[in-house]
Amino acid sequence: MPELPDVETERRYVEATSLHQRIDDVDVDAPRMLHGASRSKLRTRLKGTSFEGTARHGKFLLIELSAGPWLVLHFGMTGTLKYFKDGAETPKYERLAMHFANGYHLAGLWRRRLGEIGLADSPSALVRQKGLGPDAFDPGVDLAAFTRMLSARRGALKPALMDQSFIAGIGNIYSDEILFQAGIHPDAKTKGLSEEQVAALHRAMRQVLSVAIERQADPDRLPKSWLLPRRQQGAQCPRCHGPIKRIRAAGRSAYICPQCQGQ
DNA sequence: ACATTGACCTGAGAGC
DNA sequence: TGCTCTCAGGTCAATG
Repeated sequence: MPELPDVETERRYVEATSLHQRIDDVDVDAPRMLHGASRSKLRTRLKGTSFEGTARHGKFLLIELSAGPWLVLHFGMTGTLKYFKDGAETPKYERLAMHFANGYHLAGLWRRRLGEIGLADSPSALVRQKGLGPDAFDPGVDLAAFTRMLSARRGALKPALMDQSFIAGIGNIYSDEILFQAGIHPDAKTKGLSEEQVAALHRAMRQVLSVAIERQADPDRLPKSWLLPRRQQGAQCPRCHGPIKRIRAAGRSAYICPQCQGQ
C-alpha cells in the first residue's frame, strides 16, 4: 500500500497518534532495511527525543525529531504503520517498534522486507540524496511546469510517471489510474502528446491523487468510476463496459481499457 | 537517454 | 492437504 496517497495517509496517521511523546526505546528487526544507519545509531538518535512533525516527498515519509536528524521511512511494496498499546498482541511482520513513554508504540510492519528505515538531515537533504523529482502532488507542479517537464523527456509515458527522479510519488497502480482517466495509452510517447492530452493528463493526476488522499487510499472507498477497483484481466471498464486488458509496460503489469485508451 | 531484466524479500492465490 | 508456479502497489544495478 505504498504510493503517494498511501504514504500521505501514513503521514497523517503519525500526526494523529504519535507526536510529542518521549521515545523510550526502539527495536529494529530488519538490519537490511537500515540505510546509512546502524541499529545502534538509530536507537541512540531516537531515544529520549520525540516526534515533532512530519513531511512527505513522493513515497518517502519523514518524521522530525525534537533533536537531531529526521527519521526516514520508505514502505516498499508492503509497508504500513500501526500505533499499538504495549503488551497487546504483537502483530505479524513487525520490523520496527518505537516505544513511547505512555505505554504505546508505533510499529512499522513490512510483510516483505523491501523498504527503508533511515535518517536524513532534512527533507530537502533526502530529496537531494535520493535524486527525487518534484512531488507529484506539489501545487508547484502546475500545468506549465508539467508541460515543461514532459517536453524534456523522451520515451513512453508510463515509465516516465513511475520514474521517481522525474516525478515522485506515482507507482504502478496510480499510473494506470491516471492514464485511464486521461484516456491515454501507457505506451504513448511523451513527445507525441497534444496540448489537450497533456492537460488531461495533468488534470487526471491532480484529481486522482487528491481523491485518493481524501479517501485515505482505501480501495473500498474509491469511486466506482475508477479503474483501480477493477484492475484485473477481463473486468468491465467502468466507462464503456468493454473488457479490461492486461499488458506489459515498464516491465510491470499494466491494466488498460483498449477502447478508452486507444490501441 | 531510456527500456528491460534480474535481484532483493516473503507471501498469497491458482492450478494440479 | 500439499506442492509448484506465478504474481505482487518498490528500487537498484547491470545490460542493451
